[in-house]
Amino acid sequence: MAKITPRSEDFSQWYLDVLREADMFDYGPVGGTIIVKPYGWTLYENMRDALDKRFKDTGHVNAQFPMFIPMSFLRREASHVEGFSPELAVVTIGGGKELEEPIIVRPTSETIIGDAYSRWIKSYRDLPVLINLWNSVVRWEKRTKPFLRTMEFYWQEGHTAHATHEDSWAEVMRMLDVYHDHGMEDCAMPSIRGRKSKNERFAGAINTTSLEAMMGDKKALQAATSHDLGQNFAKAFEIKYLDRDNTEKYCWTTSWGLSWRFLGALVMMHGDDQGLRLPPKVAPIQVVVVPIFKNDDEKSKVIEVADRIFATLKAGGLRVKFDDRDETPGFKFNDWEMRGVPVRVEIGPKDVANNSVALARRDVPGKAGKVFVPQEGLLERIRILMDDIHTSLYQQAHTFLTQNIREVNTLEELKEAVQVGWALVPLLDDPAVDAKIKEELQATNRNFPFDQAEGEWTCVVTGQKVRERALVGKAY
RNA sequence: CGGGGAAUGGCGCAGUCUGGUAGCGCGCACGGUUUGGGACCGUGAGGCCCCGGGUUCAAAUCCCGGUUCCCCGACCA
Repeated sequence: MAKITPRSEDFSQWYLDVLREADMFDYGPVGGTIIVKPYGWTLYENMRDALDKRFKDTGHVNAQFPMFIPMSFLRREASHVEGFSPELAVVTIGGGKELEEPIIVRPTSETIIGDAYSRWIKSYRDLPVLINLWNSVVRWEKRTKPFLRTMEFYWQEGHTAHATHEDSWAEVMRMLDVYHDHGMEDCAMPSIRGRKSKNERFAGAINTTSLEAMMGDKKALQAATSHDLGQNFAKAFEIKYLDRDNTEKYCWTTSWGLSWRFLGALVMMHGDDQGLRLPPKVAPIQVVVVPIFKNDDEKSKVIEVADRIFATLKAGGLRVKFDDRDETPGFKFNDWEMRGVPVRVEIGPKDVANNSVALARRDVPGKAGKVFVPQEGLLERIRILMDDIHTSLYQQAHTFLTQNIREVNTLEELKEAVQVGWALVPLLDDPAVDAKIKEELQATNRNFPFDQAEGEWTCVVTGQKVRERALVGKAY
């Protein structure tokens, strides 16, 4: 293990250092590819499971569509599709040799879903259709960054069809709230819900909503999106149903997604100069037990007690790790702090004598987060402590977010504000305005927050009267 | 695709200008001393110096050609 670049010194380098030194990822053999290692994957699984549980609560059903399709299938099944040409297919090799049969990357999910829904939906009784996919997607990216922008990424995407626009819009907002809750309750991540400007909308959507999160360098990250597709996709794919009044109507559809970029956001939001700080609910390891001893005599006594405590915590359902590596205690402390483990239990000769343990919390920097407590009732104490760590991480991030948003009313103020954080500024929802902001400030219109004071303001670019303000900041 | 850099043990680099047979830090292996906040000493393993060609007694170094990667600008979860 090497020392990591301090976050305060070089945020970008810190991010890469942490991911690598915390054993979360490594670069693959081919440019742009990344390998997610067990520690990183387990973190992703924990985040994924926490979110998936919420989809169960909302009544969504998981399904699966293949990402790759053999060429012969495509020729046979899709030759009737207008505009299809085998020459457009992506030919690839695999396993170090040429495949017996070329494979193509399937088109974007909306087209697959659209086709399926058009065949599945016949009646108002079939609605709503609520489907979620956990899959990977491949995109053409010129520059990649682990988890934030990769050629293949893992995500979930939801696709729903409804009878009325009222229903579909409610779904868009419901799922944005699910993401927001997932951020707050599972990942201790505050974010701002809002409506994207016309310019930033998903292609084909009549409205796009997003969660915008603030990273440790005060740059914005679009953490999740939820789209109101109106009837655009329904009309393109003939998704129609017969209503109660015996007339045929187009459905109203939505789509929404959250990728493993959320993991990158988690890292960049909570981490500090020492490395990761993981929220207890999703941390791969919640508690690490570190025995401390000088000689064999001390070792046998310490290990016995440490083992018993480890067993108790494990039996209590905690994700706990016993660190019996042949390293110095100082090395281990720093190692686990770098890997973001929320709680550390240290047991040494003094503790054996005093019937105590040293309990250290990761959300408080350095030795200040360490206290000596009795061994009795440790499990319950740690449970309470983990809740407290979750709240503390959320509060720290929330304070950071709110303190770095300035309310401004002129273009000059806006220019200054985006140098030091985000700005809440009166802006007309017009692509030309977005373009001007981007060109002059190297910052972008993140969204129009839903939760904002009502009033009437003057757009700082056009001078027109507007009824809402936009969040503007530099973004990833 | 436009602009700027870099390819040298596993990682980070020096050496290149001024050719002389490859070095440092970290990591790794072994031994000892250590161990309540990233230990220290000793010994050792590990290198077609990106590829191909040329100049030369001699090329990591000079010349020609090629390849790859990284950073900054347009899209995106």
